[in-house]
Amino acid sequence: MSEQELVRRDNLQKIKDLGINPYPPELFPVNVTAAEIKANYAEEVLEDGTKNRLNYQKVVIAGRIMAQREAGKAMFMNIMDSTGTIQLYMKRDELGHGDDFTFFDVLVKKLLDLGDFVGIKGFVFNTKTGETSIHVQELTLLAKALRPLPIVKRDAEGNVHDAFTDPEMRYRMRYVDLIVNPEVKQTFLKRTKMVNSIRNFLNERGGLEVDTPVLQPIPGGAAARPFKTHHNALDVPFFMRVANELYLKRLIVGGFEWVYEFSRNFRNEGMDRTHNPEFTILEFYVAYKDYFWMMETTEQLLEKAALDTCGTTDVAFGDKVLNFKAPFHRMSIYQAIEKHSGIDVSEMDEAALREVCKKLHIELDPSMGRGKLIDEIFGEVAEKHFIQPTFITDHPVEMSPLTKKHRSKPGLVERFELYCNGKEIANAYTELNDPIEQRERFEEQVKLMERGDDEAMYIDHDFLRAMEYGMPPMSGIGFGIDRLAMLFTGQASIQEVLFFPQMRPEVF
RNA sequence: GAUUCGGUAGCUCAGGUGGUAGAGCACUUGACUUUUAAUCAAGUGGUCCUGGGUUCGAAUCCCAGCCGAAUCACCA
Repeated sequence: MSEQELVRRDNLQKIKDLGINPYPPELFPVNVTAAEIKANYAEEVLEDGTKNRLNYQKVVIAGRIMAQREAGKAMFMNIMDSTGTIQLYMKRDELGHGDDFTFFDVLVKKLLDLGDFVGIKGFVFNTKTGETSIHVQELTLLAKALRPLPIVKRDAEGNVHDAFTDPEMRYRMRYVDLIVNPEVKQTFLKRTKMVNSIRNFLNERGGLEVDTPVLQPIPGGAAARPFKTHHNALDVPFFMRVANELYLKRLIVGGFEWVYEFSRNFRNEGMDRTHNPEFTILEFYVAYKDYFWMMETTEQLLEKAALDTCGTTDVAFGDKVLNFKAPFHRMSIYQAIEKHSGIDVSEMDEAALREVCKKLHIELDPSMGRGKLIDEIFGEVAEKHFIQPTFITDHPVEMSPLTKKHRSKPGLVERFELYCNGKEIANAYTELNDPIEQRERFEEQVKLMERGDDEAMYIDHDFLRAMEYGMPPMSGIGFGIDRLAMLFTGQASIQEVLFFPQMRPEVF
């Protein structure tokens, strides 16, 4: 244990020896927050010129001690509650009992440490230097801290000194990160604002929020490697879901016309600054709609989310400005490839596509079919160029086994992906609802699997049965919520928008 | 998974061509009854990530490992 931890444990014992409970059970009747005081406090000046502090004569507030400044028989502290920090001012005479100054001299000055929680009763005033502060009349220790916090200081110019910046420590000890780095808290508040905005949008338009299984016997709905687990009582394997698509569609079969779910998905793949093993996709499915309708709805949803979250449709990201004002650009995947490479792949067969890939130095493996090859070419030459929100539409049928064939363009499906800042943030279809064709598409996936594609989809027989009972036409979409949160909060790393990003377990 | 960079006090970091471990803040003791990166004075605090090797001697050089970050690959 470090010297500072030993000191704190010693202080804890001394507090107990004074007959003070360092972890009292009673509720503390807080009646105001730091932000409210700062926003609303004013010293009222009467007509005769004297000051009369009417506001905040009896404040009760609680928070964590973030700074202490002793000044002889007086003392200043900064405490922080969920809304921010506020300064405390206390005098020895006023916290003592007659001539016994033990409380101030021993408890307040010696035994309280940075990080302790205290409850305060007092009145608000402005110091000589103009800082709105609380003149403390009563102080209650609410919880003792036994570890020293990292000390982050900000000077008058707003420069940060000794910031707590080590990403490993920040992610492993997010609680400390949130305490000492206020901007981190803002990022997460913004994320929740965004999610609330989207949820409100969907609810207002008749969407029904539902929950579907995370543990699935067949991991369907996306091309991805699943986590595998085991149920003891049933003695069967289960997979953590990679997507919830097939379950939401079952609910549309069941008669709901608009269902949505913020789905925590799990994919057993690489991790980097845009991938976490568990992440959130919002999926929703709407009966009787097609992907054109879905494009318009997506534009409206994102425009509102940007306004609610950032206060503007021009969202700053690094040195770029992303414009979420509807409508967004639209371009087919073939046009996108041709625009950025000059190559027209629309009529090419698999062999010709392989030649193109070779020229572009794209790694190939034998399991790749025509659709996958086009996807690779798009990823190589075009994807990174779509900074402003852009719908990329009409993908080849081979890479979209759950999507309806295009109404007029042979070999293509009615699908779009939304790209923004060079990254995919949404993926939507006019959904396939022909059970016979769906069975054939699944069988093509099985062939891909036999060819070595370990991400190809399994046949979900119950899903096919559901479709055979009659599935209305519909359109569906999935939004990468973490990536959207990154865009709206200006973060380049997914770890900055997840409270607890996955890391190798710490060894104690 | 590959490559590169990093790991030194509670925090942020310096140092290092092999020879007693450094700073600021924090912490301890003292002064100061409106301070605010408070100030002033004096102190405490280290498995220099771990394990091997080379050497009279390793925090420093070499090898292996652990953990993280960045880039790349796969993926959303």
